[in-house]
Amino acid sequence: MISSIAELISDRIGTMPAGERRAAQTLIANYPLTGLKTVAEFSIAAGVSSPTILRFVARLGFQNYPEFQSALQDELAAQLQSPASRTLNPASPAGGGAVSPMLEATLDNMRETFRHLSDKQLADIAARLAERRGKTFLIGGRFTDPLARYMAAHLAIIQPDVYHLAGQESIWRDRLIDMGKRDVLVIFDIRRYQESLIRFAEKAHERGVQIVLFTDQWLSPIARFARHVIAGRTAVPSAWDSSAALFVVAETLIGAVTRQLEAAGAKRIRDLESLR
Amino acid sequence: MISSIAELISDRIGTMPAGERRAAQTLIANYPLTGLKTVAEFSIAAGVSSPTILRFVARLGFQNYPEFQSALQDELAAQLQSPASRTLNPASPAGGGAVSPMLEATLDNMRETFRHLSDKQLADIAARLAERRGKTFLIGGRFTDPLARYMAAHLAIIQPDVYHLAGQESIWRDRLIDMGKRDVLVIFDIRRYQESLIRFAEKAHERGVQIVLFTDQWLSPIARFARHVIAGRTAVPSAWDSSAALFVVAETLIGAVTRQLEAAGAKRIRDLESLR
DNA sequence: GGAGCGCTGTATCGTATGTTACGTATTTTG
DNA sequence: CAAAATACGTAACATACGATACAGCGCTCC
Repeated sequence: MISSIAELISDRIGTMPAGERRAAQTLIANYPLTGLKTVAEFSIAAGVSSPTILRFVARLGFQNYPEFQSALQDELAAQLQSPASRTLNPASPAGGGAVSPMLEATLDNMRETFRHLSDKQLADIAARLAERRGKTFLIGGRFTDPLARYMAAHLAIIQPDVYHLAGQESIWRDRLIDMGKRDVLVIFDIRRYQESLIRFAEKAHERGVQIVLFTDQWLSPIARFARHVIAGRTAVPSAWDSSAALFVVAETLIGAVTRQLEAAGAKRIRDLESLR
Repeated sequence: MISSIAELISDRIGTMPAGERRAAQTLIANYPLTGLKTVAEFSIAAGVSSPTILRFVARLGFQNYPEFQSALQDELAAQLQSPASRTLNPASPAGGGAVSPMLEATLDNMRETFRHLSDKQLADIAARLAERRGKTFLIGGRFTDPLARYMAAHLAIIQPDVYHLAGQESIWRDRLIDMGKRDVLVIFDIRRYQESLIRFAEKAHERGVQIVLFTDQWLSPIARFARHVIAGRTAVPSAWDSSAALFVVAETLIGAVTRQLEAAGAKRIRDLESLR
């Protein structure tokens, strides 16, 4: 059974020609507001012509555009009057779709991850990353290296001397000679923990490098060498572990570091502002 | 300070004549829907004439009726996009650090992103990625390329011919000659949209490549060329946009593709199982 | 490679919509 | 109580909005 227009669209979007599909996508993207505007505005937003919009609503079963708008308004009225019913994706059939459980598990993971993570802990790590005594290196494992890249991409903008260690093991192993007590090494490592990373962490630790470890709740062996450990929940109903919680922690940290540097009035940040 | 139109009305309703006051009351009664209808409908609902409605909106300071409606729509857009403001969470320590708001916003972003995303849509994309007629290419922008890498790292394990396009523009631009109708190109692009990516997407589209686009709610121009568009929420209380919602969608897709291939009994998957 | 079909945009048309002018009703004030 | 001012609705108007016809184009299927 189809109750909302959004469902109706996603049900038939497959059978639509390209132009009408663009219309459908733009409408879904910020539903239902685009549909409440005029045909001309809708068509511009979707990058198609007016008749295409009209054919689109016709395909949905509406006699004319006003009727379509009325339906959207009625839906919106029902939604606004009972904000409690703003459940996520009522389209999902309780049994079939495996999306909701996945999302629910991910959200739970994040809440749980942050429940075990104090503000002070994050602030400390942020402070460590923000104080520019030495260099910052980032590295990750097979699946988590993208997280290291993501964090590096941001940090490298707001401060100098941020390096992502990429490529072959032999390459970043040689970078060890650049590292010392004043430096910070951010490592992402979840199961299955990688031998090469562990060895690398140990060597870095011996050189006095401060290690910040992102790992899962079972803690990578690297935790032995780490100054700070962030343990994220990774279990989801999937064949793969989820790094989403660690990703959010990383984003939070990026934000915290940025804020601390702003507060410190770093020149680089002010320069950055002017570029925005 | 007056922020919403509803406030504006209740502020001036005292100085209004009887007819306009009735208009104000009917609008407030089921705000803001009555204001989105036509003048005639509004007037009937309020039991007054059309000119009275127009005088009413004029008294609120609007030049004409469409301007008034635009203002209402903007307000509604802001309201729909940040359901966070609605759920005041007494559990979170109000005084504490800047962590909770960031997390709350991220969780909201995810819920909102998936609310606009049907199971069917995800299943369609997963099916497209799972059917092994052609090759799969992944690429991202400055900050989102790590997401492309993350997805590529997983997909490359469960199926052959998965390539992440990295490095200089000239390098992946030349890969276009390998792409054709049977291939899929997954692009991550959020504001500020990168010219190079747009050009690349256009070229790929011209070659008949099926494009799956991960973007933000304002839709990258690439949406024009995309077969499938995933619009994630990115707004968080930080100097940076958040890609966390897109990350979770990516993980969900990875899971869905894996499941489909398992269901299809792909040999590669069985081989993979034995390696675990 | 050619014929047919379907999709899309341009241009045009009729109409519903917002707007305005004006006359009547109602209230206010001296 | 009278006169003026204000408020309100009816009716006519112009704009812009949605609808439609038609032609060009690309795509698919013989």
